[in-house]
Amino acid sequence: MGIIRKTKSVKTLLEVFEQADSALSVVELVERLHREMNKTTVYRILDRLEDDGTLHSFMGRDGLKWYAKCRGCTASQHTDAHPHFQCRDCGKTECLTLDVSIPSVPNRKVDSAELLLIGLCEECLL
Amino acid sequence: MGIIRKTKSVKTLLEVFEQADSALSVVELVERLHREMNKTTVYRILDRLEDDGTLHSFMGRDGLKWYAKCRGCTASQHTDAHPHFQCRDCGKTECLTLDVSIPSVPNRKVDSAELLLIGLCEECLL
DNA sequence: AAATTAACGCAACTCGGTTGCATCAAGAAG
DNA sequence: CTTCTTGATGCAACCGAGTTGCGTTAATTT
Ligand SMILES: [Mn+2]
Ligand SMILES: [Mn+2]
Ligand SMILES: [Zn+2]
Ligand SMILES: [Zn+2]
Repeated sequence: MGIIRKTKSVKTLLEVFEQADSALSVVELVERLHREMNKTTVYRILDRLEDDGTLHSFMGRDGLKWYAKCRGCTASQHTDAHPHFQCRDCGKTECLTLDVSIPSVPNRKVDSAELLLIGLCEECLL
Repeated sequence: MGIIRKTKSVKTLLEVFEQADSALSVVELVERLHREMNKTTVYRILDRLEDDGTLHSFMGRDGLKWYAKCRGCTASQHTDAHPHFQCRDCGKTECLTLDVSIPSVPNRKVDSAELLLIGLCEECLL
């Protein structure tokens, strides 16, 4: 079930993602917003925003959950599949606009794919 | 640091992977072997076997850690990069022999990639 | 056989994430 | 604007995967 009431906390989180240029880990969000809302609230709102097709989530290499804005998804059409890039030095994690063809596997039905690229970001390369 | 002594526990784990046809989650290994060794020992041996290039690990969609045998890796050459398939119904997780080209990203250095395909396995399709 | 030390068992811990429940506040109804 | 309904929140307790410290055990060297 998605968002029904536009509470103060929901608005705050939407604004944070509006201004973010990269993906955000839940851990960072909880820390950054711990004066404005409870960590349980952060988890629950992210959950609902994902159901709505407003956000999408993925796992980083370390097992932490990350969220980022969807481009053109709805609750029924959650098809914004794209790779992500995680910097192994500073941790910065971004959505890539790269198109990746999802390979098919014999005798199996592939519904979705998660491609995480790991390396060094622009700044950490210098 | 890798394996130095071939203890009973190390031999047991190597045998389990020798006979496995799919990847194994740490959680399952700990449960399956809890009469033969402590969970800490399972974690530590898997760690060392990965350092050796005997095993490789990856994260499932749920954030659990999975291990599987490497084919032709060593401690210095850990280059067995391949996609994995996880069944969203039964959880079975396998290494795929599919070749996947790792895309390059402008202004970034990509070291490695993790591609996890999610769908229905052979048995769960029926 | 004795010495060395890598590896193990155990208990306590860390931390990301969840749950139950009482309370609050968004928004519909009047 | 006030009242009512109930979705959303705060809080505390909990869960579970993974880690750490340390005393003991056993694989390997001498
Ligand atoms: Mn993304
Ligand atoms: Mn594999
Ligand atoms: Zn970086
Ligand atoms: Zn299956």
